[in-house]
Amino acid sequence: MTVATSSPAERRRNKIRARILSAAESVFAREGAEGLSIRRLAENIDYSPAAIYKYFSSKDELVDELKETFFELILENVHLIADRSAPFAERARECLATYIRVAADKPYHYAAAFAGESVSTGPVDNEPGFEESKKGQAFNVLRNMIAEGVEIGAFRAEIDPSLAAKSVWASMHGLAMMIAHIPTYPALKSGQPAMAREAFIEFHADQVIRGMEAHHG
Amino acid sequence: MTVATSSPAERRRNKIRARILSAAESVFAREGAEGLSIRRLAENIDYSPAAIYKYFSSKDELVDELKETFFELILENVHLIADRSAPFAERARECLATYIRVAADKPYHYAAAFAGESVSTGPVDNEPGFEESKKGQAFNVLRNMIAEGVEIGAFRAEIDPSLAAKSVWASMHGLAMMIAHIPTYPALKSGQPAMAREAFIEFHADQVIRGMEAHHG
DNA sequence: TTCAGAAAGTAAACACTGTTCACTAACAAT
DNA sequence: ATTGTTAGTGAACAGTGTTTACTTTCTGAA
Repeated sequence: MTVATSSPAERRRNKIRARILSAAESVFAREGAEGLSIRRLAENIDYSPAAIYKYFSSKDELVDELKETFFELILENVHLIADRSAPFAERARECLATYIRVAADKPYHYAAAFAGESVSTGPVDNEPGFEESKKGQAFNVLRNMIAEGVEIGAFRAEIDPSLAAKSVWASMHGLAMMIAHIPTYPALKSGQPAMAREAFIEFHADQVIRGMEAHHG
Repeated sequence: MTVATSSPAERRRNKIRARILSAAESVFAREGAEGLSIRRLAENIDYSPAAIYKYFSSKDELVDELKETFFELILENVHLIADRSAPFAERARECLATYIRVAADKPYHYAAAFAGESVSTGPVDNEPGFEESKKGQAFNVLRNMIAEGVEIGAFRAEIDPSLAAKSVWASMHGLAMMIAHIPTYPALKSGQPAMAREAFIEFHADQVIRGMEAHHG
C-alpha cells in the first residue's frame, strides 16, 4: 500500500518527519505534553525550533499524531483479544482489561488523547469521520461485542448495544484516567502495587460486564 | 466556628483573598486553568501581578483552592440525596447521578480536580489526610452506601465495599470526564442533547449498580 | 548546463506565561 | 516618634508557542 508514490525528496522528508515524531514520542512518554517543548525537541534533533514548523503546523498537530498512533496501539491489542476463539464472557472481560492495561502503560498518551477539547480530540461519536478514526473503530469493536452478547442471550435483551457501548466505555475510561493520573492507583494498603492493580482491573471489568448480564432463573 | 480570631487587618486580608478567589473562579469556570493567567487576573481586580503572590504562593495553590471548594459542592449535593429516606436502590442511583450532574455543571473544575498530578491532586486513597479531604469524605459516603447494600442483601455478599467503591467511583469518574471534555457527550443522533444526557446518566448509574446486585431466585 | 523556483533551515523577534527581586508606601505596635 | 512588618509595585528572568524575513540548498525544466 502506497508504494511507488515517493520521490527521493519525499522519502527524505518523511524520514525527518519520523525522526521528529520519534524524538517527540520519547519525551512525551516520559513527561507528557507539558514537558515536551518545541525548543527542547529542536535541540534533541539538532534543528532550530522554527524548522519543526516546516513539518508540523503546530505543536498540537504534532501531539495529535502521537495520540493517533497510540490509539492504533490500543486498537491492535484489543483486536488481538477480540478475534480470539474463547468463551464469550472471558473474551469480553479480557478486551476491557486489555484496554486498561495499554492505557496504564502510557498514561500520558491516554490522558492527552482525551484531555484536549475541540478539534484536537478528534472526531467524536457519529460526527463525520468518527467511524474512520481509530477511536471510532475501537468503539465499533466494543459495540459489536455487546451486540453479540445480546444475541447469544448472555446480556439482557433490552440492551441497546450503541448506548451500552458508550456506558461501558465510560466506565473503562474512568479507570484508565484514574490510573493515568494517579501512579499508585488503586493504592491498596502497601502491597505490590502491580499485582493489586491487575486484580483491580479484573474486578472492574467483571463488574462492568455483570451490569449487562441477563439472569435466567 | 472561627469567630473572634480576626483582627481588622486580618479581616481585610481575608476579604481581598476572597476577592481574588472570586475573580479567579469566574474566569476558571468559563475558560479553565489555561485561560486563567495571573496577569489577566491581576488586571481584573486592579492589582499588579506580583501582588497576588502576597496572597497565594503559586497559581497552583490558588487553583487548588478552587478545586477543593468545588469538591465541597459535590459532597454537599451528594449528601443531600444520601441522607434522604428513599428506597435504597433509588437512593443509590440518584447519588451516582448527582455526582455526574454537578461535574457536568462545572466541567473545567471537574477535569482540573483530577488532571493535576503529584501534590496538586491532593491526598489519594489511604494516604494520610485522605479521610479528611473532601474527596475522602465523598469516597466514604460511597463506601458506606455500598456496605449498606450488602447488609440488606441488595448487593452480592462477597462484595468488599472498599474495593467496589473504587470501581464504582472509577465508572462514574469516566462518564464525568467524558462529559467534561466533550461538551456534546453522549452526542446521540441530533436530538436535544440535554435530555439525551440526562437519560444516559440514569442508564449509566443503573448499569453500575446492576453490577453489584445480588440475584436471589 | 544553466537558471528559475521551490523547499529546507535559521536567527531574531513577538506576544505570551509563571515567578522573583528590589524597592517604596502604608500601617501597627512599642 | 520610631521601628518593623505588611501591602503593593515595576522591572526583570526564564520559559513557552509561533511568525517573519532571510539565506542556503536542492530540484526540475529550458
